[in-house]
Amino acid sequence: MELTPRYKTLYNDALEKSSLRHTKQREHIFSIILEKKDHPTADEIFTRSREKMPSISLATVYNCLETLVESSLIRQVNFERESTRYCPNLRPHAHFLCKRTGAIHDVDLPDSLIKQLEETLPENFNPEHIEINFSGSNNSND
Amino acid sequence: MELTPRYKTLYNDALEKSSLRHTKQREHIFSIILEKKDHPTADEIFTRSREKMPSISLATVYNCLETLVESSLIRQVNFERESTRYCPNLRPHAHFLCKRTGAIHDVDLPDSLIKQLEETLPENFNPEHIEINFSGSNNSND
DNA sequence: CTAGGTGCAAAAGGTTTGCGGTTAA
DNA sequence: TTAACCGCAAACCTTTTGCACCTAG
Repeated sequence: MELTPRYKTLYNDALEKSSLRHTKQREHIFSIILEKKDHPTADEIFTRSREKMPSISLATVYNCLETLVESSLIRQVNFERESTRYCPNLRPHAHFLCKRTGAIHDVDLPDSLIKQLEETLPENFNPEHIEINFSGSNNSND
Repeated sequence: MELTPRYKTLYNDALEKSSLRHTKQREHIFSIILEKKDHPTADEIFTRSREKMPSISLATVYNCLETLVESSLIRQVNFERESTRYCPNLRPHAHFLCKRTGAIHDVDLPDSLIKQLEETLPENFNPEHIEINFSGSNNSND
């Protein structure tokens, strides 16, 4: 429930860089996303956060998530029109949604492949962001 | 506003394959999506469809779009939590959202690249669908 | 004839906003 | 001290649903 020193530094630096305030709620929500990297929705984060902080509101959860995304501490993950999910993995990666279990898995992507994808674009297109989402099924037991 | 013979055949075959009824509304909505391949939202399609068919309802537009997607005549395109857009291009391709103009561009993808992406997945993952979305800006005049 | 489709209005589901009170810096 | 943030409730926007009527096959 406490941020490790490494993440505490990351968190402090990110907020200070954007001159945002350091609040209990923001830190708590960040710790919940780091605790179990299962790509929870805002509502799941709300439920988990109330265990240790019963007075937090859903609006605050949404506000904190927005702040954490803008500070680049976490990323949003969207599949179709399902609820937005949140991911603390900042490396370039794709997501795989298993339709059988509902679980979302991170899939690391080599830089070379991302470069190849960018090279498919016309010359005058400047990509700032890429999102790559697979869906299907997997046979493993998780 | 009329389907070309090629698309008429495509439309007829797709509906018959799923034993779905052939209705004025479905054909009209399909023709609107083919007419201007600018990835319109349901609401934009609703507005355009009322020009020639003033009595159509938004619920029917949503129902027809669902049918056309299930019949594989069109595809849905989702960027973040924006309204779903609809695309009649059935070849494997990615989308590029220009943040300056709001336009969405189709980007053809070589099969080899898609195969390489699938190869980044663990062995037991069976992808059924891939969505690749770029966002950024482009300097062209469209 | 009748299962499937349409049109309307109401509801649902996720997210955002306005506002009065609280708090970090 | 005070701008930023929180908590609450209401609003918002897109999409779905229930139901009575209609129509393709």
